[in-house]
Amino acid sequence: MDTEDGGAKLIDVARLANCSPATVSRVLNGNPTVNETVRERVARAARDLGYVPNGSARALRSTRTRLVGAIIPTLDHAIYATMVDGLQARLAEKNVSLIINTSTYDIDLEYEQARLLVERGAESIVLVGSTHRSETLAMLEQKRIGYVYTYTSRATEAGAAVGFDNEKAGRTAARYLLDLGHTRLGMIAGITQDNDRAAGRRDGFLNELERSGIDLASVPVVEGAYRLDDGKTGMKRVMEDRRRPTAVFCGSDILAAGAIKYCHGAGIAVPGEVSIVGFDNLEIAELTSPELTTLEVPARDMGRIAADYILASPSQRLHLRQRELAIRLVVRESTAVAPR
Amino acid sequence: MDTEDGGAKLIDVARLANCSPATVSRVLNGNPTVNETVRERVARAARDLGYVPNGSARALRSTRTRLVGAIIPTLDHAIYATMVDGLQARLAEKNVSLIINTSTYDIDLEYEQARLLVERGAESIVLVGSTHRSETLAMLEQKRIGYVYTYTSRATEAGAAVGFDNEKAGRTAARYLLDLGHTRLGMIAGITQDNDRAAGRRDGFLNELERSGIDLASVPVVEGAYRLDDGKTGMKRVMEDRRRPTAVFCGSDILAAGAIKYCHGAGIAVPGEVSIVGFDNLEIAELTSPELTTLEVPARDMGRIAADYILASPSQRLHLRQRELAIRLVVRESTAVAPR
DNA sequence: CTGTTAGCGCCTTCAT
DNA sequence: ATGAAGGCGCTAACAG
Repeated sequence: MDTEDGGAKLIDVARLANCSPATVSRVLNGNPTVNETVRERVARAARDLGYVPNGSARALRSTRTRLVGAIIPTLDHAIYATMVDGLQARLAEKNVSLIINTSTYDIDLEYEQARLLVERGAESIVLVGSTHRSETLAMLEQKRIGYVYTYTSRATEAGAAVGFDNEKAGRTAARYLLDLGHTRLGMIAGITQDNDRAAGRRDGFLNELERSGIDLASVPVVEGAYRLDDGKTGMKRVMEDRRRPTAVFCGSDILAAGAIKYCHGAGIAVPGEVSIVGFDNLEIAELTSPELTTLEVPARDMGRIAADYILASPSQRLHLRQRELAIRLVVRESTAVAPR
Repeated sequence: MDTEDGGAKLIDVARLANCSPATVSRVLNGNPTVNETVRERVARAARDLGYVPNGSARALRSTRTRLVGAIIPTLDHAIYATMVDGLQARLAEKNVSLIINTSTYDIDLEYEQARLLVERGAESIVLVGSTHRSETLAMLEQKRIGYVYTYTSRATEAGAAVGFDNEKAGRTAARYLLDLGHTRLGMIAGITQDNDRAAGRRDGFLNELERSGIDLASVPVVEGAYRLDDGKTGMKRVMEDRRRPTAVFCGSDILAAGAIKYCHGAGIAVPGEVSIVGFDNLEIAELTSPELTTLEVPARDMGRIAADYILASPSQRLHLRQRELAIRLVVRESTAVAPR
């Protein structure tokens, strides 16, 4: 008969265990003030009934959802997937679930998704970068929902940030190439529109060049989406500049890999004729020929540390509000001293 | 004064719009039986108050959560990340949220996570492969939660499947290499423990060889995790076999990329001395030198189609229960006819 | 240590 | 076309 649709509920467990619903609730929530024998009876009853708590009811009553949201540009880029992997793993250890949304780099879509996450009861939200619609932040702040920026170290008044300084990273790349004696440089940046990270890297790179007395008007800079093809066509354009550069900084390893591929096809020696520096240190950096010199981004760590922030108590959070992680230059084979 | 903690609720909207909560609810849910002017008044009031519905209350009352869960081995492998990307994108179009959990290829952990998802009210669950604990499936079936297998085409009685036939894929790889005249073959498979996909590919490969009269005792088969390093060491072991193969099938592009790298280091020509076939057709397949011949897996499509199944009505679902997608051999440069 | 009571915020009959 | 009332399943006081 009573096959039931959803299954047993708390009160059924209480009946079977011969106690009050309150006691069952206490056992379920690990409240230690319950007699050992009762606790066991309840646990047994719950098991026998295949009882699974109703999270919605629980959330409604307790105003704790144990739900966290993340809005990232895409999962199709290893740099974000890895970050999310770290985030999820750490949250899961504490029985916190992660809802993921992809914004495809669109901050309007991001707003819609943030709204949905708020509606779902997300207690914290992980965002990428520091460029967001003001409505998004206003909503989160109004609802008292904590948020964490990643891939940037610039926190806001209300939010936290765990990441790195993209501007500094760009300068590091420039410094490295300058020190190799390069004076004709170029860059294939990511799309900088609404993307503070791509813009930061580019600006840092150019600023450092300028500080070294290089005329920026002579530095070809193109933008491309993070795809192999855009790396190829980007490199083509950069290399066709009337002052062909001897060193090119790419806003991501994918772009750099595409750039190298273009050089292969065009018969341009890397690093003989042109040095190439990537960004991210993905697995692919070891697959190109020559292997790629690149800047390593601590993707997984960012996810983990963002999780730590989220899981921390309000008082602990203060210490964790702004975490700048180190960027490391990984020198491989795609860079060399300037020719001649 | 009343800064409120969470913010306005439905009844506040009702008061401001001068109508009953029931009417507000109707407007929110797109019930068409509401007068146009009232509808607008309500919408306006909601906007002015920054009202966001409480999903938990809604779910509790309506028993519809619009939440879907996915349990995948890891997001650190593009093949899964891309699938999830497709899944999420499609679900989001219909305002369905996706909770992601990673099982690290551990079916016990997978069970725990499935439990958590059930608790959260997931209405459907996406799983990878067809190897799962019976308790996991029993729980889902008991709770009447639909589930979809991916990366396999073998559906169960109660669940659906969208994917491909791994055994057939393995046979395809074997057939291709045999047709090139290879008679000494080897394989670097993924870890087959609790992994029907890795096992299926291996079995299909070996079965086809055996059918062609090849003595399986002479076919070196090693297993490795999906990492570059395991590809390298795997290839080393395979190539040190007393009957060094002239063709090696790898259970993933990552393994194949590692295998190629090993060959570079060991001075073994690819495909001159040994042909290498990968699996997945990731972006990296175009980055190796030589570029990788591989089998293309429709990762994004699987995600999208799984979403379509989930979003479909029960009656539509019948038609979608079992979807076998095609696997395509992508021939590049890492394979050639058998030497001599 | 355990039970009783009273909602959390919303949707859904049932009236009107 | 709209309103009134009840309760979804659980937990947080408060008693006892």
